[in-house]
Amino acid sequence: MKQDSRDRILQTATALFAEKGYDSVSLRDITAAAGVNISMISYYFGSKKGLYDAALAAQLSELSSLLSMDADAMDPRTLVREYAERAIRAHEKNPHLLKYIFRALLSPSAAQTGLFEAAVSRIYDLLDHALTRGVQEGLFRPDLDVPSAVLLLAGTVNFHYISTPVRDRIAAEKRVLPDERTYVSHAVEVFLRGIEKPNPRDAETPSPASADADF
Amino acid sequence: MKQDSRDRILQTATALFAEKGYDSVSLRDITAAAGVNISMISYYFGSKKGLYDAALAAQLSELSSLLSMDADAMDPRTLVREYAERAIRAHEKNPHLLKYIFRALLSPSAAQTGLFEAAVSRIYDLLDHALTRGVQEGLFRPDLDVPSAVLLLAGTVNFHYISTPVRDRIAAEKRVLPDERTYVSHAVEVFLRGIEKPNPRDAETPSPASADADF
DNA sequence: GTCTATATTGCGATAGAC
DNA sequence: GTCTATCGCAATATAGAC
Repeated sequence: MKQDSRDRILQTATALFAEKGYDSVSLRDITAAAGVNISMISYYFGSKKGLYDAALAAQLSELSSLLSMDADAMDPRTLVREYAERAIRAHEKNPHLLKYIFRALLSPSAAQTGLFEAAVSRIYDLLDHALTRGVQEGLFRPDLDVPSAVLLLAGTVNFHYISTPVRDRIAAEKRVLPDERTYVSHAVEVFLRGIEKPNPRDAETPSPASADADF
Repeated sequence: MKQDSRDRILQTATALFAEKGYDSVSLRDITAAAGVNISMISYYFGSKKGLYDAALAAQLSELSSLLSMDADAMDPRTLVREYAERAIRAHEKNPHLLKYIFRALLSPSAAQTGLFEAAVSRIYDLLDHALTRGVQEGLFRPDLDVPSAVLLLAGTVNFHYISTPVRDRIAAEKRVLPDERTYVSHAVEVFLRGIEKPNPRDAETPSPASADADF
């Protein structure tokens, strides 16, 4: 088996930390599930914290794929759709990623937030820049509040994934729930339609929705 | 001080559990911060789990105010705005509520999810019913996917709060961020505008956003 | 590389004095 | 109601045999 123990530990630990959180997982839990001896963690990763850092770093590297877009070369609406598509793929490729993100959001004092914040900050800049340019180009409402809209878009795309465990449990009594791609494509189009510049011909008959909008 | 110790314990524990999670808080942490003796937890709450259950139950009771709406008596758009307004008030009144909700979402195996799921389920029904009726009454797009839209609305309203800790930390380098009410009112109007029935006069000039929408 | 055995610490819980 | 003292246990970590 050579050093395939290291991979078994890292893979098992990544799943368990995502599922239960750092303090709710013991080294005995991990090594029992991975089928290796507990002293192998010290041997390969130094400590529990060292193991967690290795798992987190691997997760954060998955975020990079979201960032490698040339924002200035694309139509802002295309960039929004592309961001959503890449978020879907990132979550599909690694189902644990979002749990690490939300655990970092919930307990900001926890380990290794520096790397995490840098990645989040870059995504924020990317979307902020795209929406600002969309307003300047007359694609989006001139009174759009860009920081609010960036936040709305990020929440829109990611909330679905975080809510799946509970939704799956209450789904039995409800009608059938949408799958990931149905939801995200739907959500992005609602978002784009909601922020687009109103048709001039509608000027004399304002829509009910904008009656008390103040932005 | 009589039994004011009980209140001090409960209040301190509620904040610490929200901030760090159940397993990351020790009874010694709580009693040290509350300034009471550790044996008082056993005396008043029986066990750590008993203390957590007491804190969680108090949080969940805050959710009830979200539910006491007569959905059938209101315009669906009004209900959506009212839901958002009540969510804001619930979060303002108790800044720990959403952390308990998201911790339950992240670790569904954790304690006391039955009560939690019942509350979530009722909110889902409320919104699902309102949006369905809005479609039937011709207010919203006839091809609206209601389950997706319910999820989108819930994510829209709540994501803002969960992201505040990280946003506050990276806000220094960015432009100023929107406050709660600015964001939520903005987000709800984008949502309503995004799902409303298109003006018939736009039929021959479809909006760019709906070009590849398939719902 | 892997395992056993053990050192050390901090945990939840409670008996019993006051 | 409150405190001291302590029990039993599970946690992380590692020394050392193989």
